[in-house]
Amino acid sequence: MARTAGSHSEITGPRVRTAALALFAQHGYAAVSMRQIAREVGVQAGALYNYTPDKQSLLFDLMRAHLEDLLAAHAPRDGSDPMAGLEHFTRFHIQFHAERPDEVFIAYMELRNLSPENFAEIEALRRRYEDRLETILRAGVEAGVFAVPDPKIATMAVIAMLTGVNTWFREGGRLSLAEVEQIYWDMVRKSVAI
Amino acid sequence: MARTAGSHSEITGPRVRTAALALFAQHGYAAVSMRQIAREVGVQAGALYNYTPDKQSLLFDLMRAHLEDLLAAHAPRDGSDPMAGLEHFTRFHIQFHAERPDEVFIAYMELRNLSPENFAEIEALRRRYEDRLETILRAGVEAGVFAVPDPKIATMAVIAMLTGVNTWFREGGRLSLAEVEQIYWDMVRKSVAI
DNA sequence: GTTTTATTAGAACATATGTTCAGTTAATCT
DNA sequence: AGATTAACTGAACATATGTTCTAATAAAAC
Repeated sequence: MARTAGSHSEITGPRVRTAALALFAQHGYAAVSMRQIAREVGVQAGALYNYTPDKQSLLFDLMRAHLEDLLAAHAPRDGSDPMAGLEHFTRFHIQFHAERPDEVFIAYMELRNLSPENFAEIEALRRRYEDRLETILRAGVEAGVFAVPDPKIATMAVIAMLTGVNTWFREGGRLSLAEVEQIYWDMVRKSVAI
Repeated sequence: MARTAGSHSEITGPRVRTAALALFAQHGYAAVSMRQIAREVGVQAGALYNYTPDKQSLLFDLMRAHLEDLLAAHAPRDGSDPMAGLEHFTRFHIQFHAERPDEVFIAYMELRNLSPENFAEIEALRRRYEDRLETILRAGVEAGVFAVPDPKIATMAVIAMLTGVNTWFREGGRLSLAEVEQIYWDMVRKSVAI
């Protein structure tokens, strides 16, 4: 057998990425074989190489797409109101990450499986996102509405706290995402308050 | 050749665990082979099986030892002063985790490589630690010194924030650990304050 | 000094790995 | 309808994997 009925790169391509995403998130990049991904797609392992030059690129492309989505979705706003900016960042971060648990998981857990060049590119994208928050915090300090001795540290602290939601939040659990959002916003607000 | 000069289980045993810890932290459990660990120890792969029944147990034992150390090191104190208890927890957590970056990394990243039974045991230990913080927060709410609408969520938020220190803190960097400790304690205190 | 035990080497096993490639079939174009 | 291109199969390659086992050597016990 060879080309199968109904086969199309616009269908198989996304399915390869979807399968890789789910499998990498569940078992980890190193623990997933190309044959497992192929089986999930319903194709032989060799066929995957029509859609990625190698396994490493498959991981890298998923990460880069995720971080570029993140940066595009969080349009940085007019910086005249740091408190409003911080609230928007907080709620946006929680919502965006809650919608993409697999992507978030991979982007945090599989950094060490990237080649040095790929790692540098991913880190640069992540850094751009963190800078958005740092800018908000600095503006708030200058405006006298935040008491933050070290905006860099506060940035890392807030992001770690917010991203932590993904480790336990499940749709349909005790709390709705809106409730979670409110609780975290209260804590974030107070943690940087005067 | 066979038994080598100076070979001793009290020496080789710890070296196996040390090598496994470092390699798992650097490359990930699934990406590290028994032969790599053996090479690091200076022994053939087969010899490792005098010190572990299999690769999985090697990972599990490292995780369990870490979490048992954690629970033993954090002696829960008299709960009459929630504010003091929270400050102690915060400073303890940062210090203890800063001293063991590899153990912490593994305990968070390699959970999915545990068998279901092993996973349950590790999760139970982690839960016991989280309960210590939750108890402090609940006591503070009852005493009227903390404003925390949901102690469970606040527990997760604080722990995520504190553990996040390990992702960026490096000895000899811009800030000393004591300074970092102070900054985080200020943020934690404010985030649960009235 | 001899026997027993502890510790290791080294080979072997069956299976899995990422990747390549020639051949084959389906879809598309002329 | 015929020619061309896109998509895939199935086999193959060299190498790596976790684990087991026998034989050999060092340390400990007697």
